[in-house]
Amino acid sequence: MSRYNAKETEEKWQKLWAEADCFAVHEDPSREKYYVLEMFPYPSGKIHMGHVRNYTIGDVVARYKRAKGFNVLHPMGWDAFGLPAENAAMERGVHPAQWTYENIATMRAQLKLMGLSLDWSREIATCHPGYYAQQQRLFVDMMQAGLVYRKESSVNWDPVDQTVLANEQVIDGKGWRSGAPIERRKLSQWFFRITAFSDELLAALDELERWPEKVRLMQRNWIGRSEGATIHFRIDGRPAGQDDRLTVFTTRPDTLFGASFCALAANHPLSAEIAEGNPAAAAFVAECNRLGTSEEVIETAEKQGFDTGLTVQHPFLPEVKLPVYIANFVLMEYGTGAIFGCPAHDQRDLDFARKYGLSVIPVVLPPEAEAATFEIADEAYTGEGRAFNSGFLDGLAVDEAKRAAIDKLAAQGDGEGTVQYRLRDWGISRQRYWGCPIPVIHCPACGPQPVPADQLPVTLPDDVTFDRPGNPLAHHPNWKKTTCPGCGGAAERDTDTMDTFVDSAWYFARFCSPRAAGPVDRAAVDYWLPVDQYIGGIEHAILHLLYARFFTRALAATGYLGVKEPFAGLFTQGMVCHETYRSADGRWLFPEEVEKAADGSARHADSQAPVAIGRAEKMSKSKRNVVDPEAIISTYGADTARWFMLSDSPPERDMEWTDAGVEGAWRFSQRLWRLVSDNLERLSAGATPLPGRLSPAAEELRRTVHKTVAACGEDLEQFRFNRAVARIYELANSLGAFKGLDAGDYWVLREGLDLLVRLVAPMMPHLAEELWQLLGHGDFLVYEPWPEADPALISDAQATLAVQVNGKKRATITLPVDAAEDEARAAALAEPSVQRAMDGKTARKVIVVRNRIVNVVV
RNA sequence: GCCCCUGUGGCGGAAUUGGUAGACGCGACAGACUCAAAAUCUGUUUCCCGCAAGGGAGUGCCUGUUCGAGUCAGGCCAGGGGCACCA
Repeated sequence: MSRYNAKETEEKWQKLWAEADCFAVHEDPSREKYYVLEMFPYPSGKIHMGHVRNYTIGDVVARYKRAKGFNVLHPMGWDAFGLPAENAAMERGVHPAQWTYENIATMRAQLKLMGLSLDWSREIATCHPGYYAQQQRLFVDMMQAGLVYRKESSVNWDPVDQTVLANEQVIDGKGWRSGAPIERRKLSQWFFRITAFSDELLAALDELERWPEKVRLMQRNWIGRSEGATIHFRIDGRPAGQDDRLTVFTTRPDTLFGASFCALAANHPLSAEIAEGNPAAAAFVAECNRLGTSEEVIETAEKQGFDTGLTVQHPFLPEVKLPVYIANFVLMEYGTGAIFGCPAHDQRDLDFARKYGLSVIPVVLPPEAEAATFEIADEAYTGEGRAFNSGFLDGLAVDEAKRAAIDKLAAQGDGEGTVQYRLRDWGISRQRYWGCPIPVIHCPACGPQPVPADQLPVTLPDDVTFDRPGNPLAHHPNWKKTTCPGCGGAAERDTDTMDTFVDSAWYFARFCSPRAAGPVDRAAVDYWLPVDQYIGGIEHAILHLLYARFFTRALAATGYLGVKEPFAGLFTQGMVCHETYRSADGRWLFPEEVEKAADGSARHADSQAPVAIGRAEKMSKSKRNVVDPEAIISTYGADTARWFMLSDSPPERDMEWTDAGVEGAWRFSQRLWRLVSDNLERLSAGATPLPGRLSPAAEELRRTVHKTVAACGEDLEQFRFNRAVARIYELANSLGAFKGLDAGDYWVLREGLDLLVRLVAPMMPHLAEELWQLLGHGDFLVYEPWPEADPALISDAQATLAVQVNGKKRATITLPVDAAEDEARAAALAEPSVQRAMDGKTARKVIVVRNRIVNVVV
C-alpha cells in the first residue's frame, strides 16, 4: 500500500504552476472576466488560521471560476501601514519599515505554501512609495473636488505619552501604556466628506443583492438616516442676535409639549462659553471629557447633568421656560449637539428627569389607555398613540402630530423639518509616523496648500526615532521644513499621516494595474471592476466596506473609475476558534503544552499538572489558543489544512479547529490517493468504453457520480463548501465500495475517479493535480474545464414518499416519479401500518405532495 | 445603553426553503487483519421501553398559525459579536 507524500508533491506542483505562470492574467475583452479578492492581510508577522480560512475560500472560488471558463483576476498584497509596526519600533528598537518588510517576506513564503492560485506579479504593499504616492495624488484630486476639508475634532489624548489614543488603547479611562487618565482634546484635522454621499450610499445598498443582508443592515444603521426637526429655542436674558438661540435636533417634535429640559453636549460651544465663567461647569465638562469618545462608554455611563442656570423659551407655551443642562449622554457628533428632553417618551430623558427632579408630562396616549389615569412610572412610553396634553396637537396620531408640529414651528420661524444622518465625515488625520503622509503644506500666509503634482510623492523620512513621546514626523529636525507652493515663503508640511483605512479603500482598483504611472489605468479598471466576489471577515462589515464604497464614488467623481460600487458580491466568513487552556495559577497555555486524556481531561505536558479546558474562542495571541498554520502544513500538507477549513462548518459561521478534525481530513486525502493508486491496473483495463455492457451496479454508480457532479457545482456556486465536501465523501464511499467485474465496470470506475478528482481540484489542488497525472492525463488539471453532469443520469425513475397519519410518519412507499395523486393515495392507504394507525376510521382528507409525502387525516 | 447574530445527537453539522429530522465527518463501541501495536477494512451509534416486531419522546423554553413546523408568527431564556483612532 503506497502512501501519499504531501510535502513533496505540493512543492512539485507549486513549482510547476509557477514555472508555467498558470495564474497570471491580463485584460482580454474577448473573455468574460471574474475578479475574486480576499481582504489583503496586515503583515503582523506570521499568517494565522483566519488567513488560511479566508484565502482557502477565495482560492476555491478562483479555481472554480477559472474552470468555468472565466478570465480570473486573483491578486494578493499587503495592508502594510499601521500602529503595530510603531509599537514594535518602540518596544524592540526595530525600524517600522524593516519590521514590516521582514514580516511581508515571511508571510509571502507562508502563503505560497498554501498553493493559492494567485497572480503574484500584481503584488502591492501600501507602505511602498509606489503605492502611497498614488494615494497622495488621489487626496489632492479629492481636495480639489471639494471632498476634503479641515475642522476641529475630539480625540483621546494621553497627557503623559503626548499622543492620541485609539479607543481600544483607552482602558477604564486610562492610557494603556502610561496609565494616565486620558483627556478629550480638540485637534484640527482633515476629513473626507463621506456625508456628501449619505443618501447614495444608503440607497445603493438595496441593489447590492449579493451582499449578506446582515452587512447591508449594519451599514443602513450606521448611516442612520432619521427624519425629524431642528428647533430653535430662544435663550432667556440674551439680547436678540446670532447667539440668542439654542438649536436642537429631535425625531419626536410631536412630544414638544412634554418637554421639561434641554441638554447640551459637554463640548457644545455654549457649554464651553458657560464653563469659561463658571468653575463648577468647567469641572463638569472636564469630567465628561474623561469618559472617552466611544459610543458604548457614553451610552452606558450613569446619566449626569449640570444645571447651567440658563433657561430657554418653549416655542408653543409662552409661560413655560425650560432649564438648560450640560449632560454626559448628549453627543456633539450627532445632530446639533443639543436636545430637548421629553422624559415621558424617552428612556434616557426619563432617567435624567428622575435623577434631577424634573417634571414628567405624558403627551402620547397609548391606544388602550385613559387620559385621566395614564401615568409614566420607570419606563418611558415610546410606542404609537394619540397626542394629549398638547394643545393644538391633541387627538393626532404620532406621525400626524410630528407634521403639524413642524408646520407650526416653521410658520413661527422657530424650526423646520430636517433629515439627519448618524454618519459623520471621516476624520483621517493620524498623529503617527507609519502611514501615508498627508500631502499638504501649511503656509502662515496662504493657509493649507496641496503639494503640487511635480513634488509628489511626499515620502516618509527613514531617519526617525521612537525614543520620546509624540509623533516622530513632528519631531524630525528638518523633514517638515519646506516652502509654500503659492508664495514661496517658508512653510511646514502637515506632519500627520492618513488613517490606514484610506490605504485599503482603493487597493482593489490598484490591483487592476499595479504598476500604472497614475493611480489607475482606465482601460484596466473598466475591464476588471467591480470586484465580482469579495471575501473577508465580518469585522470589516461597516468601516472598511463603507470607506471603499465612498472611495469608489469619489474616484468616479474625479474621473478615475466608471463604476460606483466596488464589490458586486460580498462573502463574510466566520472566525477560526479553538479551545482555551489554563493552568491552576490562571496562566493561558498553548495547545502544544497540553496533553489530553481519553476521558476528556487535560494535563500539562511537562509538569502533568491538571489543566482547565475553556470553551472554544476566537484564536488569539493573548489567550494562546492558536495553532500555527505553517506547522500544520509541514505535518499534513496544505491540501489537508484547506480541506479541513472547508469541511463541516458552513463558511459564514465560526468554526472550531480540532486535532481530530485535521486528522480526519488528512485520512481522507490518503484515501483518495489509494482510491486511484490501488486501482491503476483495473483502470487501464477500462480505458475503452463498452456501451451496452454495464451491470446494474455500474449504472447505479454512474447515476451517483453524475448527481454528485451536478450538486457539487451548485454547492460551490452558493458557497456551501461543507455540503460539497459531504457529497464528495459520499462519492468516494460509493467508488470505494464498487466491486467492478469486467471492462465495462472498470470504464465506469475510471469515469467516476476522473470526475471525483476534478471536483476535488479547487479544494485540494495539489493532490488533485497529482491524481490527474496518475490517471494518465497529460496537461495541467488547472487548465481543465469544470465537468458537466449528463442530464440523463441525474433524474430518478422512482421516488420514496413518506406516509403520515395525522402528521405522524407511519410508512414509506416507493412509486414511479411523478406518480398520479390517486395512485399515491391508493398505495398509501394499502399499507398495513397505515390501516393500523387509522384504527378503522375513514380518511377525512388525504393530502398528496408529489414525490414527497402523503398525509392521511382521520 | 443601542444595533445585530446564533441555539438540532457525545461533538462539527445536514435537512430539496413548510413535507421522511440527524446526510457527511469526528468521537465512541464491537469485529476482521496482526505475535502485538499502528494503519486499514466491516458493522453499530438521538434518547426511552422491548429479545424482537413494534411503540413512545425529540431540533433552547412557552404560546400560536397549519393536514403537517427545525423551518413561519408572538413572547421569553442562554451564548456571542459590533458601536467611528486595532486592522
